Amino acid sequence: MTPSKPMRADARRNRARILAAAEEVFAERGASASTEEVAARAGVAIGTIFRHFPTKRDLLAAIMKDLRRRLIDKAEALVADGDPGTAFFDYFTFLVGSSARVGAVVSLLAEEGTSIEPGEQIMALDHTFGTLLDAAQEAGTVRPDVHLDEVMALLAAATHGALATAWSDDLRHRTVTLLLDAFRPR
Amino acid sequence: MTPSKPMRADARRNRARILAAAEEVFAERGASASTEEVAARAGVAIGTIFRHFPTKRDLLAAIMKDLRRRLIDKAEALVADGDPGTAFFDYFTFLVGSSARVGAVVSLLAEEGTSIEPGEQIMALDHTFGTLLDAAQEAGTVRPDVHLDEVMALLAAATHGALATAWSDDLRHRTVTLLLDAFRPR
Amino acid sequence: MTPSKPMRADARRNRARILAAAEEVFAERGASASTEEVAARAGVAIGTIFRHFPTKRDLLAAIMKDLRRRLIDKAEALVADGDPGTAFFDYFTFLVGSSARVGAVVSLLAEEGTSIEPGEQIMALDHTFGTLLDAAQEAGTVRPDVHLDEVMALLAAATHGALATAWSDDLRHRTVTLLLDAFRPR
Amino acid sequence: MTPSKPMRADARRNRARILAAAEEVFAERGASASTEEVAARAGVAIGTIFRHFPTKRDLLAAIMKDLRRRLIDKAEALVADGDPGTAFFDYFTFLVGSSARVGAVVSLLAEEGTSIEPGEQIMALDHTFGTLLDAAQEAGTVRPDVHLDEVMALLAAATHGALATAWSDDLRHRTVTLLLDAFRPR
DNA sequence: TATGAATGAGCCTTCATTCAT
DNA sequence: CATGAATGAAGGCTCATTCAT
Repeated sequence: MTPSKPMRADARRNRARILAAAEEVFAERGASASTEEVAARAGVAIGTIFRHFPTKRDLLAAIMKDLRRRLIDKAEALVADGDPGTAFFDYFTFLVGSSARVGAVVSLLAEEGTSIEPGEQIMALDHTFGTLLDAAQEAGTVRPDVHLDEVMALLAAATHGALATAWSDDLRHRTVTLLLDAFRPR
Repeated sequence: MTPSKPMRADARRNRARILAAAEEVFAERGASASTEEVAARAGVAIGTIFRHFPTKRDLLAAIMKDLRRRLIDKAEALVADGDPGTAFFDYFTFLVGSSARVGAVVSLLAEEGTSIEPGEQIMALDHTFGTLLDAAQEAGTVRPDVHLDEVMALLAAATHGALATAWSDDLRHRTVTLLLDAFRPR
Repeated sequence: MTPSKPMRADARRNRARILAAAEEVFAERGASASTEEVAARAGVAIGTIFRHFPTKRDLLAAIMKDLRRRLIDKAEALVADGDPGTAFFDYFTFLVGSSARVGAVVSLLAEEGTSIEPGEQIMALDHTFGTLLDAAQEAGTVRPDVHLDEVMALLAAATHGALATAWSDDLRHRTVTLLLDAFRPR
Repeated sequence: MTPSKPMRADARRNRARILAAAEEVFAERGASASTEEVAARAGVAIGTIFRHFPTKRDLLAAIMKDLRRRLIDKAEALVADGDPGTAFFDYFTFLVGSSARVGAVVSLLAEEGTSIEPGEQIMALDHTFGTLLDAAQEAGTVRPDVHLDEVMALLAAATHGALATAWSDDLRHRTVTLLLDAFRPR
């Protein structure tokens, strides 16, 4: 199951450029942006995109995978060197702040009957988040009766909300702060 | 300011059928569903849709207006005969429960550079919600430091979230209950 | 073969209004103007137009017939009380000046494979014009070797040209004056 | 200012086929002929036409440009090796003879509020024609009081007329001969 | 492999014409 | 007869996807 060929250097470079361009374009223009525009931004021909990603959906999925990777990396960093009592809150806040990127991609996939569950990329953070939640509950900064699925649900909500209604930095800060109070012990 | 001509009975009937069909179709398939599909579901020819709504956008906007009307009616009912201390919470819960409808429409309009602000139909509830919030704060069931814009932001968030990630009834109930705790005095 | 019914007064009135509106609309907007617009201008419903003229082509044809009638009337007036030596020139000049109306209608019919020969309405003036030409040649103001078909051809040409290229009054005057020199004895 | 990429052989071939097909189709059916029909005649898919000419208008404009080029080439040939005294008359005659092509295209563009002036492609011949006119007036074969704008106006007229009313070869010959007399010194 | 031209299904919209009111 | 809503066949154009170069 190892890849048959190690992929030529220029091919790998193209793949990366396409992914970067696609993330930008879709974040700016929404999922309905044309593949041609992605090609232009990436500086490759359209055929090259379809060689790497046989379908537009595949391209979208790849973006999400990429994004997820980065978000999880960030979480791991927080787990590694943060205070267990606040890492949970910090990560939640960080994610909502990243929503411009996250959300755009999410909503793309939400369009049309997509098999990739909208929000999946966030859901895949479950495990990561579970760790942070456990630690925070242990530290007593989060109510013990809060379940992970509720946390994820509120995360998805805040993420979508922030994107769709374009919260200002100030509003986002106040709203998330308020929302996080729901998790705090009373 | 009353319309000069009262609209023929069959026309009014068709308009309603189209609106209903469109709400369904767009909720199921997203805003990119074709007008043709709406026509099929409504049992009319495509031309009939364009006679009533000259543009796809117009159709979408009409759905939103309709929806808003219904949501506001509900709020007014709550205001009229509900307990001021709980009406706020009830309405919030009710709205999130309606999100399948609400959210679908919202996200449609969010696509493409639409002049109808995404979430606008919810935002238009501001006034209605402001009344409920004031009453609840007066009654002491909502923290006095909560602002209306934060409430609306969280409403939009929960609405979008519930839609995009297809919360189960149970999850929605638990999540909203938790979220509403953020509003309660500590 | 007399019409079975004498047509109600209001029906006749409507027919006239439609004809007038159609002439205006088509002159302004070209033949591709919609029947609906004609209806609006005439202040009737679209069904009424199709009752009087079962086809758009029929409406167009009716306009032409109307126009032809008026143009011929004018010629007859010139024949009756004009100088035989100049009536020919006057009429030619008059017709080109009317081209905004004439031409618009002509070009409508020219579009699509129309069975009504483009220019037909002008061609129908043949007889009328023949009379004027004969008189002028008799009077010695027009070369004897000029044939009627050439006159009609140049008339159609000037008419179309004036319309299609929107000659200014000044240019039209100079051009027609020059053109008419072709007819004069050398 | 040379195009950065020389255009692939097959693309150039298709472009030419489309142009040829379009000229035919529009000449036969008028400007309202469908792009699909052009595609069929050219033996390409509809998308190919829109790749080369993003808009129907663009296609029309391209035809005109093409045509103009050919007409001007012809003029230059006449200027180069013709008698200055007759080149003017020859060219005028030639153009009217080409009117089936010329005129069809002209009238297409005349439809709808087009920014490409109807007759523009002929008007663009101004300069070319100006040279011929000057030479002829110098040679004494054309009246000195004739202005270029009048010449162009009559050219447009004859062109349109010949097209719209389908002059026979004989009629065209006699009519143009007669018309050209208007330019001759008396 | 990359390129970019070609394909063609599908979308929104218009409009002549029909028909229930 | 008049009205105006409904119909549905086109038409222009877009864009994911394929394939010759």
